[in-house]
Amino acid sequence: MSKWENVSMSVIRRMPRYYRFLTHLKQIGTTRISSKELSEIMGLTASQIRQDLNCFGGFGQQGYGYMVEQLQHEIGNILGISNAYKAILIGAGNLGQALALNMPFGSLGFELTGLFDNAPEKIGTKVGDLPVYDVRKLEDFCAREHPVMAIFCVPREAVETLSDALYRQNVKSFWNFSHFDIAMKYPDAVVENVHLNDSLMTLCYRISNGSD
Amino acid sequence: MSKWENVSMSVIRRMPRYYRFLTHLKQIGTTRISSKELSEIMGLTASQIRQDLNCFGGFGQQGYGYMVEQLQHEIGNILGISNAYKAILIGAGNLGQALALNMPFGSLGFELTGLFDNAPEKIGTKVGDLPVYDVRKLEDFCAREHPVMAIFCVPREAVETLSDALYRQNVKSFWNFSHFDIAMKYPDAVVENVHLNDSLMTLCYRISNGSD
DNA sequence: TAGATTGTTAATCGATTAACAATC
DNA sequence: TAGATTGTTAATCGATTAACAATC
Repeated sequence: MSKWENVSMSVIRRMPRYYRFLTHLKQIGTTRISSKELSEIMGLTASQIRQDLNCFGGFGQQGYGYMVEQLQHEIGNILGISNAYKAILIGAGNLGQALALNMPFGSLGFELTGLFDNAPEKIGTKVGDLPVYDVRKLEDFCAREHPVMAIFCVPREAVETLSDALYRQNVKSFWNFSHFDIAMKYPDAVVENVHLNDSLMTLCYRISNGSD
Repeated sequence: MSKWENVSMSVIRRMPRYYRFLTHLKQIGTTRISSKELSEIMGLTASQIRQDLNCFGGFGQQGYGYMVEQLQHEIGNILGISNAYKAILIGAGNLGQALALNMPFGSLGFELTGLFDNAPEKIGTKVGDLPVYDVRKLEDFCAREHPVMAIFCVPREAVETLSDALYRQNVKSFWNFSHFDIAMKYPDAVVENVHLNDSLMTLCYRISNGSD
């Protein structure tokens, strides 16, 4: 299934940033760019940019550089953003609603197909055009709709039971905003953690101790 | 000002995770733990844990291990969570409100002291107990209250002007949820980016190409 | 052709892991 | 004292940077 093997996480995590900068360059009308120029804009070395891109193929032209639009397109393909992986979101609180309403899932390779919560006053309401379902109907929904990815915006205590149920239903990718470390439980799951508390603590450390 | 020099970013970013696991261990009543045991719970090597901790001091006891509560406390100190750095949040949309209402700023080294927005219908309303101020009063507020950190929950286009103004007012730490790369503009600023789109794209890549 | 810039190999640097002496 | 586990030095591994031949 894997088109590219042995690409390190460090490289993968830089790809969306390339995509972002190239999208912006395209918007402001830049058509061509060298690794040197891009490196100055992004704060990387030209060498690293060429190494990163050549993990996936040769997208440039010697003596000339890279075509912005083409490269942006290629990186979009690499990331797989034209997929529409069915995703569900669990926990329609403030954060869950913010994500459901603001994330451009369609441009990021996903399609949000269901919201779930356990609070009676939320069940049946709508967030954008998606209804909030009773979390007790989660397994039924999965059996019927076969989502691929689940977003966790629930308290730590709720995650273990929920992720067990989802894993049984073959949902093995998680975008995890909770404090529970899902990855430790399911070795074959794909887990992307967004630990906002950790991020803020890191910032606190850096303020306290100077940036460098 | 810096208590510890030459601690690498890789180590710093692991500290909040140690803090999180130790807090949980404490809650479930574990009083003592060896680097070996902790490594199994966290999915690291015992060696790495000992190396990481010894960047900041010797918190263990040979032949015995680490006292959970004491170590948790020490890491809290290292991270500086007993500070109350004044923070402001700009952009009181869904995401901004979610952060203002849900983040336990007080336990993470910060105190949220002001919210700002440019939408007339939001100005004057309250989010939790904090009023939303007119973003045009941002500089006045900074001159008076001297916040240290700013949280950006606004569109890319708005960030550059705002961060310039804040930088002039000596706000040089940013928790950045926007797509604008603040760090490139102010070399001496402390910037912690939370690029949710990038995170989701990375997840998409990993689903498309297998986790490993 | 000459100049520029890629793709790729080789060198360096930093981070992780292993090993072990110190010591509780 | 014997056993266990740390703190720390040394070895390994991987990621970044530098160099340069290929080539547009």
